[in-house]
Amino acid sequence: MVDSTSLELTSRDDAAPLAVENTALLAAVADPLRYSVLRFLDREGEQCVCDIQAVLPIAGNLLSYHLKTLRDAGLVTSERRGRWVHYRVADGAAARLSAALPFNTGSPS
Amino acid sequence: MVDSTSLELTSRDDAAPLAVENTALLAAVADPLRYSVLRFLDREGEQCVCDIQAVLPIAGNLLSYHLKTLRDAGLVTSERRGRWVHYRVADGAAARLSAALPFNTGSPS
DNA sequence: ATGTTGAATCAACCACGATTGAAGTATGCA
DNA sequence: TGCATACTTCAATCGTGGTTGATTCAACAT
Repeated sequence: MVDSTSLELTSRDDAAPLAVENTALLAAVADPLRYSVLRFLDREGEQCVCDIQAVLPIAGNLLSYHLKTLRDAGLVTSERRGRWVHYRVADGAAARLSAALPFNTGSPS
Repeated sequence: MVDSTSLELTSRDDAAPLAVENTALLAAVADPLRYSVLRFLDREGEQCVCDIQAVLPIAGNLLSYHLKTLRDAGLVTSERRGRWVHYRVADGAAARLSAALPFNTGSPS
């Protein structure tokens, strides 16, 4: 891997967050499993792990691993409620994601 | 890797392209090097490989490799002009990218 | 206490992508 | 023709992320 700190081509893009930060966020989404989980949570709203697991045919530990990845990326939040842990899409996740794209598709709204 | 074809959780999202296709596109961008190249091409317009290389401190063959993955993803196009090969952001790349996100940040425009 | 279920963690394994060095192609110039 | 530049491709290495199986933890029930 190339030295990540030297990847900001020119210095002119002041406000733009570092490429590494944006790519880290994008990498969290660039996995079919995590992508499906995000879409599921976005569509159905808050869900416990067991509900996700019921619809996603993978081992529990694997799902837990990917949920942690999404948590670490700040794309989902979790909350324990009794025996179950509920996950939901984090506030502003959509905005953060589209802001992380290398270029924007015209102004939103 | 889990069977990719079975990852479309429910059947209800008819129009939505497969998760694997979207994640493949996102994965092409989720690399600091390719991300920087895309931003550079977007900012400066069409550039030959040597110009990119002048600003990105990596080996030529490595840059060529990453440019190929961007080409394969359809995010850039290349054209040989004399001794030089020029790259530019492909038409509709921004739209395709933002459409590949797991959810949208409100309606664009 | 013991057991059971829901979920996270740990220690491996392995495949794939990023990186490297060398060779190969194409264009232009002497 | 021969050499140099611009770029690509090939083969091989290396590191990392995804996967797996087993263990651990937390909440509840009996």
